[in-house]
Amino acid sequence: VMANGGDPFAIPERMDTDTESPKENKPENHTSSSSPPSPETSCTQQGMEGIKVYLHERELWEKFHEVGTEMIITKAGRRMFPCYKVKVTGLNPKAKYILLMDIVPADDHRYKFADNKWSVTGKAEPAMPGRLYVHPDSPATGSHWTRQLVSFQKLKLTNNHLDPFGHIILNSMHKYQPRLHIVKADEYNRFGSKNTAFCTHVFSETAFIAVTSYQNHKITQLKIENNPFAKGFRGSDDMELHRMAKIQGKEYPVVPRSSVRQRVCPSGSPFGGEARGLGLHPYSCENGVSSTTQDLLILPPAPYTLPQPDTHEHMQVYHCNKRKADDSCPTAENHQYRKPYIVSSPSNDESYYQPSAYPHPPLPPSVHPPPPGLSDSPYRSEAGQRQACMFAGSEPRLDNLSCTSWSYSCPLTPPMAPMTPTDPYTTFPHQPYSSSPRNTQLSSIAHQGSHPLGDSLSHGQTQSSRPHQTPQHPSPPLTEYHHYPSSPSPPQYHTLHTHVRGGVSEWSETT
DNA sequence: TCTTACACATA
DNA sequence: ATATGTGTAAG
Repeated sequence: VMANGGDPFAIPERMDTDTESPKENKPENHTSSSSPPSPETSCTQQGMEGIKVYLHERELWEKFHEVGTEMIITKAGRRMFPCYKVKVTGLNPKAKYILLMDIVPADDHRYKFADNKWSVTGKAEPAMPGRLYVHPDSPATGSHWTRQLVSFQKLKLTNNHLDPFGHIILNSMHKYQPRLHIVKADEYNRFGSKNTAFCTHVFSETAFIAVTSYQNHKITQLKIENNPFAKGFRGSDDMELHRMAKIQGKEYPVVPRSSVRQRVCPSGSPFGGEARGLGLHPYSCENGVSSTTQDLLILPPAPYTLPQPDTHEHMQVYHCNKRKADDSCPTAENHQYRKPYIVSSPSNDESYYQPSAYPHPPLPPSVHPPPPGLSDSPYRSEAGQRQACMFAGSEPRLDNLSCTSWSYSCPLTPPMAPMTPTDPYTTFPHQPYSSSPRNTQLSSIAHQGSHPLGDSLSHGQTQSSRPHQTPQHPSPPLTEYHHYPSSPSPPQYHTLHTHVRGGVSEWSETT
């Protein structure tokens, strides 16, 4: 079965497309604009409407997408390549925003790579609470974000469900869809309150299958040819010979690595459109306004389609401390060639690994009132290296919990649960860095997001602007999510409702 | 499948 | 120079 149509990768249709119409010009540099990309979007409410987001190096992403993008996940955390970078326009120069990403399941299948192609092999593992990666510059003014490319190069992916670093946790052989959320910060530089405005942008060409080691040699070659850090494996000529020489003992591949070995891939990109998830298409962006951030998050998180219940994932927020503006992702452009983290105890790392430590499920760490914070970020720099992170979460044991139970039971509850100051969840693990309040909140958001999906969805929806895509199913938006519409339309935006759901409000109130 | 040490690369 | 990101080969 190739994936085709249905699933996974199959995708023939390309959706990508979208059009966009940006009124403005796009910045081209960054993004390649050739296509239609952009999310145009519209976010309606609260000043989010004129926001546009362009995927940087979209052409490179498309090259990978055509073959079936794979991203390595390791215990220590691995960066994504291509690097996720965007050009943002339309923000209020003086307003503060928090930019963050999450990576949600694109569908609920498990894949295998055999016979030189990807195919569905079963049902996906229950989704874990998703973690959020808050851009290290957050919160920052619209002017800051629009001034230059916003790079998420430091974001790392891991397969360690007990990851203590705040990296985004994914399951191997599962397909995912990265999403960007632009959230308007409140006066305290936080978000999460009931009417926080935000918008979500999804570029379907950034969907990928998480792997522990590359499956498709074509992908390996693309990585080697385009990632500066893999330059050592580029084959051309000399290097190869030299290497060989050194190696001597072994014969190694006579064939230069560069030589292509693979054969194959059918023409279409493996990933198909369907995955596209939400209605958003490719670039779609959706925006919503949202109600609380929660909602936002929520939306996003929700992975697949599915039944909502599951969706419950919570999200955890990961905030990188460092702030620098670095952005450099190594993109190789041209080459062608070839706390909530909960950590319960911040102090010892080990604790991280023990979920047990965490009492309850995760919850709503954030919920609380957040401190102020983001803005201050003293810690940021320091923390430095580690990226600290947080998330909300319950992560720890989710696994154990059956999804079901968890989802149902938790859904709303968590958020609501009050946290004590000392509550582990609320606190950040490592202080130095993570501490910022915002994290907290975010996390909360995340949490909520997850479950609520259903609900929230229903209410709100985020979905794409394009009508047709909307999900039909009663199910919430999430659902949609994975069903990505294949239609090509451009971006979509959705608007969320702002509703504050009971739940939401509740948690928000915790404050 | 996943993990690890390693040579090579960037920054 | 140190620190860190890459895919490989071997476990």
